[in-house]
Amino acid sequence: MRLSTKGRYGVMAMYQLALNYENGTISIKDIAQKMDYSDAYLEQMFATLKKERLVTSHRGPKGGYRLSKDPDKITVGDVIRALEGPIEFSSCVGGSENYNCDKSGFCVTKDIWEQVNDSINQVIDNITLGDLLNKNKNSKIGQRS
Amino acid sequence: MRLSTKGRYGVMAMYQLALNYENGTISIKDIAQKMDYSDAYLEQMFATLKKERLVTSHRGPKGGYRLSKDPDKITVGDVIRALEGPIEFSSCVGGSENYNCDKSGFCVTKDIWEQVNDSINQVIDNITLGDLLNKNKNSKIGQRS
DNA sequence: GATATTCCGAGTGGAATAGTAGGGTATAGA
DNA sequence: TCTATACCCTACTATTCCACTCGGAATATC
Repeated sequence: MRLSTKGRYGVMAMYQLALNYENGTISIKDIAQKMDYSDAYLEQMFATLKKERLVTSHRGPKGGYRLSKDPDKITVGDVIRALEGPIEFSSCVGGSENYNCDKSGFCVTKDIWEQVNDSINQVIDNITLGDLLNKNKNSKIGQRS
Repeated sequence: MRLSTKGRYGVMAMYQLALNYENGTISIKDIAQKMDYSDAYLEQMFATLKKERLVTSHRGPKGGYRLSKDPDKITVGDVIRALEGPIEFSSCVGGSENYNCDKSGFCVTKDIWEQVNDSINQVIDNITLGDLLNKNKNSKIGQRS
């Protein structure tokens, strides 16, 4: 019961884009370098992020990616769900395919999974990339380098 | 990012034990029958549940399992963590092994994962097996069969 | 001592994860 | 127009994890 690397690195990568939001595009190679991570794999993730319209791209030299909208308008939840699909703590509740258990009508546990889903979504939908930027700014006060 | 079958079926199985709490032990075969599930696999789970002292066992004919304490004293969180390990939405935060990312000191996302962990735990730690019993009782009012 | 049950460890097929690899396409700048 | 730089796309692969299954030993009841 865990986020895969996609969600984890996806949020980090989107944060890099947020840092660069005012400056225009940034290339995958640069992001990969900053994150110290495989650019080929990041590339795949960005294909998805683009499909979900969270980023825009520009080809050729000086090309790269950019957030499609203001960092304050993109939540961590948007990023995670784009890369990992809808949150479903238990496979029987919450998702897209939502396989239908024949006992769901009177299942005593169904409610629990729904509550967990809601609580996860509530957390990740209330943190924007802009929030992360602010946090970073604040935490730098009184810090070296 | 999902509970495995262990957590899902574990809670259901423990609920069966809760239903039977006043009557003494119940065998894995019976539980498997009621849940319409593989008894060999349930067996494995019960080994873990016993190791974590959530159930007690008795061998031989008329043997079986029983909750180690009152249904009100066992939370869904106890069961899930026993079977799946500690809740860690992201692998870098919250767990036992807790692999140490070299950037964790100033990682902007670490906080998010901690918040998610907390919110999940809060939900599952506030629902006891006793609660599930009560819910079932109430939902039976006005219901056929 | 026959039978029902828990206990224990090993094995296995399939799916998902976490990538690699390699070629194609657009475009900025010389 | 050429070339280097970037995105774009599809396929492949090694490893790990999941969801079991199986066989047999230990133990308790009648």
